[in-house]
Amino acid sequence: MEKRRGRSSQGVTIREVAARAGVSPMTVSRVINNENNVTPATSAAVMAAIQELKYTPNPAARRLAGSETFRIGLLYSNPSVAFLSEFLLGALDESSKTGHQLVVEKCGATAATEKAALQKLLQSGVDGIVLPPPLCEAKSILADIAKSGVAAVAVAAGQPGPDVATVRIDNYKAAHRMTQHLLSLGHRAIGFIKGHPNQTVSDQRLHGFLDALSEAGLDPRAAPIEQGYFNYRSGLAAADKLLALEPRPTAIFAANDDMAAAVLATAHRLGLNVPVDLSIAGFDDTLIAGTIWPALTTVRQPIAAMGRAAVSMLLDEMKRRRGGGGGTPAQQLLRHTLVERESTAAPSKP
Amino acid sequence: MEKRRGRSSQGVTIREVAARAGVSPMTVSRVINNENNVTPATSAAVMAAIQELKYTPNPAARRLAGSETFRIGLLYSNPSVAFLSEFLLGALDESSKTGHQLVVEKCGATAATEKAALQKLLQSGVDGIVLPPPLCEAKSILADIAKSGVAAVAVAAGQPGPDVATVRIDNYKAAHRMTQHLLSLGHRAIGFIKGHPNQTVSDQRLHGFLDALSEAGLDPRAAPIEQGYFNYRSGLAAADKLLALEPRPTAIFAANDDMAAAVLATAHRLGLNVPVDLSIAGFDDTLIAGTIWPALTTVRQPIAAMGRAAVSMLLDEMKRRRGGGGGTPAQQLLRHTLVERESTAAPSKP
DNA sequence: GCGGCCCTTGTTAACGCTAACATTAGAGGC
DNA sequence: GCCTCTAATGTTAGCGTTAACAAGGGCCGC
Repeated sequence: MEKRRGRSSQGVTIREVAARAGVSPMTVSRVINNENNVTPATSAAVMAAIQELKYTPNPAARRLAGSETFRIGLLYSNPSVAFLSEFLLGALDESSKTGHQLVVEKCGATAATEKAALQKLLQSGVDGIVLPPPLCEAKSILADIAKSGVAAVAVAAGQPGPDVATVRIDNYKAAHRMTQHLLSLGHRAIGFIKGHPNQTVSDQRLHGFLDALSEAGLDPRAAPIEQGYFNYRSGLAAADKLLALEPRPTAIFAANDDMAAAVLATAHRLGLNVPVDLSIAGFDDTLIAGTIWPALTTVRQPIAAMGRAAVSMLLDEMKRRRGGGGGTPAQQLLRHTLVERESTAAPSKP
Repeated sequence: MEKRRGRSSQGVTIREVAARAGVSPMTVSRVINNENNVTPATSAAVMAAIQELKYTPNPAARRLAGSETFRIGLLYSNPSVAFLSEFLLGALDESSKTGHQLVVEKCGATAATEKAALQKLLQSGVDGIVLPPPLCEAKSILADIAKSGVAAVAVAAGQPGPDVATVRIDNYKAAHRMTQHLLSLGHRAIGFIKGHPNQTVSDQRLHGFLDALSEAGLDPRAAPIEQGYFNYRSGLAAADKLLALEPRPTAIFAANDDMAAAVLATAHRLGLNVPVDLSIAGFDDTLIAGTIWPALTTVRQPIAAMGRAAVSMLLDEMKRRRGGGGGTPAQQLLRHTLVERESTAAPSKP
């Protein structure tokens, strides 16, 4: 048995193919890569050799030798941990699959630390940056990125700037759909808790809600609406106000799950039976939605898919820029799902 | 600005790390691969350089250079999502840092789907498996793994088998400490909600609680204890029973956060003021603990660190086995913390 | 018929990492 | 005090591929 000179027992290499075809390895490489400066005759000979030896190029070596290895930065502050991990899963999967490097950087909540973390990332030589929420809406971050000239993709942002690619769901449509769901159950008095005013999605969700009401022939100006800030505590306050109204709404749609959970807690405190006396709908399908009881009807974003899409789009975007950069960054809209659980039902007294 | 000599704009390379740490690239390589012939001081310096530069080994280069790249499977059914996400973060971090591949597989709740998912993972050629709870206690899974001969590490399991490595905290001590905390606030009538009987940690937490009572001179047999199953709903039922007692406990310690959140909801429903009328303590410090209001006093496991440790131990274990396999799998105990938030205080009428 | 040009093919040097071997420094025996 | 032995670190070379440049050869125009 012939012992290999090298360390590893790889399969057929490009050199063996080259030897067999009577050309240089480089020519084989050109054939493999469909470059056009090869004589048909040479090409045929190489092809034959490849067939005979059952040669397959070693992907690791290709990646290493090729220049197209990008370095992708992912900067996050403090989104929901659940969101982040699922997102990361998708992003890592995609980047490892395509053989690119993903560098994850965490930053604090203040504008200064955000800026610092971004600079650190930029200095470490990333070619593109993925921005999950809420950073995707931070103006100063987006401005710094635009200035630096690296590619960026904003995830789950509402209204992206013109310089960045985006992956998101259609928040308007999702809220619209959820409202339709409540309407179809027979609810007419539906309260709404708005999201944080500094995030664009808040507006989109609100408008989806309002438009669905209009379309159903209801007056959106009559709908009880309270301001919330995407956290549990603001949900408690908003729920207190909404549930004190006369007549009391038969359903409440909160712009995210944390606030919906707060509505549920408040309803229980008031002795209301959910969903019999009150239906509650959330948005995001975070952990809490399935934990509490009754479990929340909510809207689910395909988070892992968004992570994959973000990386994939960023790669495209970086290639586009490297290639001269005609056109504009891509926008991608992923499909959301309405998750119907136990917190919604037909109103008891229609 | 210095222009790179090479063709591509790769990220940080092993050479840069080596330069920064003042050693040769080979030494860095040894550190990354956890080889044992490196001085702790050198290793620490290299680690620091890795951290600072955010270095991740290039997997393509590794494969090409002939090192073995392990494939690690992570099989999860449905632990708390929050636990999983943070755990995943740590596991991903560690595996990407050491340049190994992490394959995550989800399975359903039935024994059959668990078995199927495990088989799928094994067939995809993983060299080792990480088992977060509750799978780490599933006998049939552990048996199948033992039969297949791949390495495994059980996370947060109570009593591990002899064939698997484990990472966990001292549940007994943590529950003991939390009980002491409640006692020191002046509580004497403390209710307890047990965890799922099929998980060893439930017992450990219960005993920590009981022993702390005894040591304080209280009769543990007099303590009001209800069975729970680690989910919100079982917490609701248990809380109903505990809060109907006469005299009512002034504090309730639930064996996990989900059940503690249910106690909080029930207390609110009954018009009790938390923490004035009732103190509530949880366990795990999952996302829900900080989300609800008042936020829960609870025990925090260093979950991300456990993820990192699990992967790192698994790598050691796989090398150990490949190297002939003398000795036994490692056991690692990580440190927990008592997180004091707003749900506990001194009882109002002592 | 000869210089310039393009078109094809070859050569060289990486890409980032690690196996195998080489070297150094320190410990310990006699 | 010298020599061996071992543990820690460094050096060299090459994994399989391709970018960048070099070289050869045919064709054209004048």
